[in-house]
Amino acid sequence: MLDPKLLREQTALVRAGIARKKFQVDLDAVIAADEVRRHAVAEFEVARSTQNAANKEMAALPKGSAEFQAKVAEMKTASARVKELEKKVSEAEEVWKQIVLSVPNIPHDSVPEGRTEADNKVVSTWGDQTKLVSTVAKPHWDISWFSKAIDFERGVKVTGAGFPFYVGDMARLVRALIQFFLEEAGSAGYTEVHAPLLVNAASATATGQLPDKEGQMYHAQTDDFYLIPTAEVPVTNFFRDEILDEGSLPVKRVGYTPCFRREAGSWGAHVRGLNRLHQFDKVELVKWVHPEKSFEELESLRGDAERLLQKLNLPYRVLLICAGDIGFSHSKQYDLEVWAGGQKRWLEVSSCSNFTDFQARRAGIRFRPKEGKVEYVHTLNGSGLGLPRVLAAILENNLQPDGSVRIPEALRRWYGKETLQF
RNA sequence: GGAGAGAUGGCAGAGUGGUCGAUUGCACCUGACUUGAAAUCAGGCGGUGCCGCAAGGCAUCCGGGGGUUCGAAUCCCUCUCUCUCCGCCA
Repeated sequence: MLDPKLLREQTALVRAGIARKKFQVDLDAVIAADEVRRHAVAEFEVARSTQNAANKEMAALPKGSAEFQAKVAEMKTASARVKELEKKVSEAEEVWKQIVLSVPNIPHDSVPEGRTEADNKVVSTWGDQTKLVSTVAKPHWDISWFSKAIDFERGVKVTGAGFPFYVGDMARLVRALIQFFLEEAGSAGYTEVHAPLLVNAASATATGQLPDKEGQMYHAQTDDFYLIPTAEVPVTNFFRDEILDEGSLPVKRVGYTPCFRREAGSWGAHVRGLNRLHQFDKVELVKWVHPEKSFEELESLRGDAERLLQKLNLPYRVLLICAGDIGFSHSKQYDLEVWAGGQKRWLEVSSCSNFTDFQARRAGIRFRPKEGKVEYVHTLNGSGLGLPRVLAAILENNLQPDGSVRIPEALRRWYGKETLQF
């Protein structure tokens, strides 16, 4: 949610930002609803104030007196009017709330113009593909033993499409990746949290999954819980409706969770193998920071994610997402894409974003400065990293002529061997 | 799942229809005393919204929602959560 003051006092700026994002929002309707709301509030408060004063007088009168009885009769009409005005206020606030939630966050000045993903800017590329990618590279699903290591068919039997089993050393490799990501984040100052995998509607609303992206989440209807599409949801909600100490900022947390996404309608080309799943593992980095620091914190967050790919020796590039392709709640966003040498495609493995105060406002996460009023924190998050596509890149890029896969040095401590083969 | 108790400010804990945003204690901040500190004393100390350049004023908030009443922290209904006991269980 945008700051209502910004909305009404710097309307032109907001309008320009929304235009850059290519969103269609009737800002005039938002402003009008705000005005109706404020007018209703003012009217109600005057009536209420009068009623309060009269009630104070009545308290001083003897209960049974004729004077008292007369006042009661008189106040009945005033009371009815207060109730009526109060109803008007809550209606006006409801209308305004609904409409203001449709206004997206505005993009930061450093975000490039653009309409689609084709307009995203490549800001850097790491790793020499000719050196780091195997000469016998092939798509991971074409590796001879692939279906033994990652069993999609039995996953279909047990659950449905997109819920594979990882078997034997492949399961071990998954666990090694999780360990590696968590340990690296720990060294970078993130406190590990092990979070709930189901959340209530209030949490899903605070981080922005509800009401718009409802169809993307699995819903446990008996208890009205949602399966998390990312650890961002429970981890960010940890501090929902709380006021943090300024001295504790920045707060940095890391969480590993499975993620569940219905991915309704997005199946089609390029989603074979590990490229898109209904259940996948991800390690997520979340930061709550001082508003003045959030854009530098975004750079360091991106650095924390990049370092993982470097240590795994996987070529990647960094995209600065253009205004038209950036998310609804985001102010600025970088994507990290790993090079999958077999598919010869870039695969997104991380998205690092600054939400500024947009998400904090929705979630009610604030801090108390040493002086002055309570303020909203800025929230950021980034994957560090999503597992399946990293796994795909490792399998494809490190495939050996003998059909085995060399495991990156950084993972051997937890994987325990040098190669993977079935 | 069954029975009972409860939810009040950062924490503890009063308050059962009017002068209660709420006694008090702790914590915290400021000042006095002190070489400094402790102790003591005095004062201050919540969020949100609206109006205002500001000082400030008004409104609102006692778990959430609804109701009764001229008036609700206080009475009624409902939901959620917590605790205790019993049952079941990884």
